[in-house]
Order: sequence, then C-alpha cells, then structure tokens
Amino acid sequence: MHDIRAIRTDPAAFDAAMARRGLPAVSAGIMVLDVERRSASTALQEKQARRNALAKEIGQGKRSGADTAALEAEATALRGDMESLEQRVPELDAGIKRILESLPNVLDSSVPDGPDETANVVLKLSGEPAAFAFAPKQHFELGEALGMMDFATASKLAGARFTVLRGPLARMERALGQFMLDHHTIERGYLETIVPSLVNEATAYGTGNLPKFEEDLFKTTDGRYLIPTAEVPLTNTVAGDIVAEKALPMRLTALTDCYRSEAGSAGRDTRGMLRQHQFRKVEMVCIAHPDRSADEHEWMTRSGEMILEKLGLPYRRVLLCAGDTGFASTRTHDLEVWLPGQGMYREISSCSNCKDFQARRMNARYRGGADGKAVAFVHTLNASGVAVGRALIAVMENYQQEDGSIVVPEVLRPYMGGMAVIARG
RNA sequence: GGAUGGGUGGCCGAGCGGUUUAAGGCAGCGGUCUUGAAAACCGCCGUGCGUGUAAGCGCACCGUGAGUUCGAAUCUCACCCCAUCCGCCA
Repeated sequence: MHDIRAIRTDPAAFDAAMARRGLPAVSAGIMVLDVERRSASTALQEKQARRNALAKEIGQGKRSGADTAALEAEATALRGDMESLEQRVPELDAGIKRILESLPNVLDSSVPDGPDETANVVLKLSGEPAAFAFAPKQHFELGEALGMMDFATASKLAGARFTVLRGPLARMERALGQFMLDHHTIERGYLETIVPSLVNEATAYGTGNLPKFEEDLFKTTDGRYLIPTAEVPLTNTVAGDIVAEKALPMRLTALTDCYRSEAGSAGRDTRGMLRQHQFRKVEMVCIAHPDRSADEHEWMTRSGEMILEKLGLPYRRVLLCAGDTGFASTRTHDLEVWLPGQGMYREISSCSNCKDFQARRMNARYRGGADGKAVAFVHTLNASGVAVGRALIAVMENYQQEDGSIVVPEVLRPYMGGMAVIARG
C-alpha cells in the first residue's frame, strides 16, 4: 500500500516508479479523487462541528429549562444537508484505496531495469558444478528408480502436482527441514515459530496476497485461505501492533507446508516435484527498523546461502530486475541452485525487502525514534531458507552416483541415523 | 453444534443518552529530593485524517456495519472475534 501523501508531494516520481514496473501513469487520476475527497471531507467536518456545537447548546438549554426548539430545528435541517457528504466521503476513500492497494511497491534504486528474468543480474557464484563421468539423471528418474518417489499414487489420491515420498527419501525431506531450522535458530538468531496454515482474509491482505492475487490461493469453504508461504502468518504476527523499538529486529522462522493453486503455470515444470500444489518450506521473516532493513536483507540472504553451502550445493545469487520483482518487494535476491540433471540453475530461495509496503497494509508500527515517542511503520522482509522439496531435488541430482544411489550430505547424516547412502533396498 | 459471559488507549479497568474534553491505575517520559539509586511527590503522556508557515484549530475513532436521537462508548438490529461450560473429536 502506498502513502497518498508521497504521491501528492511528487506525482511525477510516483508515475516514474510505476513505469519501471511497466504500468501506465496513474497519479493524475488519483489526485483528482484526492482533491475532491479532501474538499468534501473538510465540508463535512465543518457541518459536524456545527452539529456538535448545537447538540451541546441544546443539552445545556434543556438542563437550564430554556426553549431549545429553534436549535433543534436547525440541527434537524443540518442533518439533511450532511447526508450526501456522508455518502460521498467514504465512497471517495474506497475509490482511492482500491487504486492504491492494486499498485505494486516502488522498486529500490539499485534494481536493474528489464522486462523479465532475462534481465536479472547474477551477483555471485558459489561452488563448482561437479563433472559427472556419466549422464546425470533428473530427480524424478532417480526417485522413481529407487522406488521412493511416486507420482502415480499421488495423482490417484489428489491429482496432478502432488508427490508421494517413501522410506529414506521421505526421511531426507524431514531431515532437511530439521537441519535448516536448527541452522537458522541456533546460528542465525531466528525464533522458531509454529503458525496456522489457514489464515483469514485480513491476514492474506496484509502481505499483499489479496485482493489482487486471490486466484493463486486455495480458499476454504468457510472463507479462509491455505497459506502459500509461512511469510503470510509470520509477517502478520505484528499486524495492528505498535512494538517497542528495542524489540527490533524480530527474526522469525517456521517450517510449514505451502499451498499454491499454480493458476497460470499450466504446462510448466509438469514432470517431477519441482512445482507442486503442496510443498514444504522453511521461511524466514524479519520485522526490522527502517534504518536496518537493508542490512537485514543481506543477513537473511546469507542465512539462506549458508544452507546451500553446508549442503555442498553449487548456487548463484541473482538480483531480480524490475519486471521480475514481486508485487510487495522493493528488491529481491533469488538463490538458484545447480541441478545437474536439468543442466540449469533453478530458484530455491527468494529474499525480499518489502520496506513499509506490507506494514502499511497491516498497520504494523514501532514506537521509538529520537524522542522515544514517535510512531512509524516497521519494515518487513521475507526469505526462503530454503524450499525443502527443491533442496531434496538438488541433493538428489548433485549427489547421485552412476548406479542411481544417492550419497547423503555429511550435515544431514545426524538427522538420518547416520545413513550415508540412499540405495534401492 | 448448543449455552453463557465478554470485546473501551501500549496494558489493566471505570463509564451504560448531554460538565466525558473517555475516570482511575500500571508502564513510559520529564522534574523535585538524593553521593547515586529506590521510594515519595509534581508535571507530561492514545491513533488517524484534514487545515494552517507555525503555535494551534477542527473532525473521526470505545470489535465491525447499519439504525434510533438535536446529541450514542452508552439504546436497537445484524455480523465478527475472544473466553468459559456442555456435546463431538486428533
């Protein structure tokens, strides 16, 4: 959500910011509504002030036994005058809100221009893709051959874009989640949190998933939404709150299932478990002081990178360009992991600084500043730390051996009872 | 699902048609006193919008939305949420 005052102050800058997102200029239209709204609001307030004064006079008159009939007549007439304004002001408010809430966040100046992912910038490369003495297989070939990854049964149970895992592969998915949570909580200061997987409309609105992206979510029969990521409940834990400045930064992490309708992605990544309606993810969220959010963005991105480094997976850090940066974000780093079976880097984490965009939607503030009393919006950030299902894929493809078995990365072995290799049993 | 209570500022809590400009307390901030601290005492202390160069002024907000009234935190209706008990259940 945008601050109307910022648009009022510099409409051209706002239009330029939206232009970077490929959107037409809207400030002129907003300003027309804003001017009318303020004049209508002022007119209404003057009438309300008069009404309040009359009511007070009538009250005093009644107590002292004076005749208040003339005053009451004026107040009754005034009420008629106010009706149209009382309707118009909220209408204008709603009209402005409808426009503002549909517009994406203003990009950080460091974000490169560009229409889509082809304009993203690789910021760093980590690890060397291993040279295989054989043709590396894709994860679903490996998993099905091991008898531990079953798409046919998942399809029978639920339809396309679901997976059944069994045995050591199921255990490795569990191990990955535990390992990631332990890393973030013990080494990086994140607070482990268990959150609802169903949220109400206000919560989905707060992070920017509603109203514009409702078709991406699964909605329940009682009007709730299955979370597409733990970012939604974690960030909204401070919705409506005024937190103490010393409580910042609040670093939170959660391992949850994530549910996405994948509307509009028909035909993409249909083989295997890369793109599913349900997948597990460790999420990090930070509620940060505005002065510190850029540093926290780096801290979170590093927290995700360290997971991949500990797992021995080659990856690169990518700065998303204007056209590829999400609705609520000002700047996003993607971590892309090397998948030898695909011969490509694929997204495994996304780390965004939303600054005050979500905070404004959910009215999340802190009290502090120089005088210790000022109230201002917090900054919110979120990052995958990392997608568990995709981490499983990456481990399988990078640690595969010619016979189709998979070496278990050292850091996961304590979580798997010491198992060193996953092989057909 | 049924029954009964409840939703008031950062927190607790009074108020149930008009001196409420929302009492009082806690927390917080400033001060007096003190070597320092504590205690005590004094003062300040909700959010948003509008308007003004500013000091300020105005309006709205007591879960949400409608309604009654000259006037609503207070009365009416609907809805939402929370708590407790019963029923069912992991």
